[in-house]
Amino acid sequence: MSERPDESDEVARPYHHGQLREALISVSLQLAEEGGPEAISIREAARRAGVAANAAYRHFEDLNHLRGEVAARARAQLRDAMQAELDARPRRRTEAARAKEQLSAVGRGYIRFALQSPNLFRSAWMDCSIPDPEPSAWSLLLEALDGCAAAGLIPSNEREAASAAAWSLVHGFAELALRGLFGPHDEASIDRLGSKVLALFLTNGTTAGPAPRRR
Amino acid sequence: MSERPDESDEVARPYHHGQLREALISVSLQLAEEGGPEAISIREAARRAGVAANAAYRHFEDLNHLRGEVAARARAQLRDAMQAELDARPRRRTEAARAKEQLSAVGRGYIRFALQSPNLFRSAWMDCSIPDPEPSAWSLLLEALDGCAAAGLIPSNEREAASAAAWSLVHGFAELALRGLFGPHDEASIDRLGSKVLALFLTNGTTAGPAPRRR
DNA sequence: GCATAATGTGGACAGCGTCAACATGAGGCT
DNA sequence: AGCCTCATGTTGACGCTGTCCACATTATGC
Repeated sequence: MSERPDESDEVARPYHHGQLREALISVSLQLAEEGGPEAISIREAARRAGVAANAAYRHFEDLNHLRGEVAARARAQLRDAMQAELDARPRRRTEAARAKEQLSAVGRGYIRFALQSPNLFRSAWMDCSIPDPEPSAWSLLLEALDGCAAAGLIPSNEREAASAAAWSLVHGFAELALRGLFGPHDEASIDRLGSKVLALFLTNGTTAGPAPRRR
Repeated sequence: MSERPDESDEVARPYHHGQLREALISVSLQLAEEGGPEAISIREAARRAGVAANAAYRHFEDLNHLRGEVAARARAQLRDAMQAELDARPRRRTEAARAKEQLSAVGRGYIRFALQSPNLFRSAWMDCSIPDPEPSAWSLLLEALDGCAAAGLIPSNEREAASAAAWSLVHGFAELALRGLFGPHDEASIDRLGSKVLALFLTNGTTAGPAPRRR
């Protein structure tokens, strides 16, 4: 009873938030992390940003546009995960081995991000066409494929198909794995399966020669 | 004003619908076809079935269970599309060629269904674990892979990875193509790209020998 | 310093999923 | 037959959502 609203311990928030757009996006990103893409809600985001629901409409045309922005952020995180895997990859001696390692790292990053942050990964593919912050996630993939092409691992006339295939493979694997469609697997064995799938693509899909004899 | 409710041209619907569960599912399937998975709604389904919204709760625990049922139907249609492609495939002479053709037909069916019925395809993967009516969509894929393994196209110790890869590839391709992530392509050129991707997997991913020389 | 645009607030509306209470009628038991 | 019971359908309500409108407040350009 001693405190009047204006001098309570709450910092007196100014009428104008100042960073509302950013705040809404980052709070919505949290919502997505916690509950998946459907958990993003204008009202809840505004609530968490400490602002009336309708304030959001000064910054986003509607819910879908907010979602689109969140999706772009999620894709940026995906790219970062891929880049991290790239940075951590072992260095190879031959150009061909380097190219393979690069492609493999990109794929690993993609799959691991999906498995470690399923909600973010699913959020990354919501519609609403907002351009990715460069470098985009799959510019990394395209670079890796360029490397393979340069190393002669992919016939250049197959480049489009090969990149579509590579991307499809990792994306499909990620989707199916996180829906549990590969059966009851613990995290580690899914990761192993992912590596096997990648290896299969890398040894067979990118070499024209006979498969290396195993063991 | 001449017609009292009971004798209007409407057939006097009995109080009990009799087939409500079925009706709700098939109406919801229509909703999914028209507007995608999110368009499924208990209230709208009940409305179209000519029944009060809450009647649905006598047949489905909640919205997700209805969605799950719809997803199962959608997957059944996916399977039918794959089977149709299987039935229409050209017959080959050698076992190996037959196995390849089988796998290819399965993949074609998968991808074509996704492209021709995007809303249904997306609806097929809603959560809620309701078992597929047999034969399930990917039992067809597994059969095809068994064929390849039997023909010696896949080392048997790679079978799990190979099936995961095959499924991932077609699924990922379908998803990405559907979202337009392969760039601005008309339907025909996407179909061509899909065939190329499949061919790439079939020639490189399932044969240990050198790639066949082209033309 | 003031007009004006940008930004935030409050109230309202319709639609949604879901719950509880009640109505109807089909089927089994005597 | 008649009754009882239970499955099924209805009505009304609640709280949530996205979104529109009118209004309040503050920052900005002249």
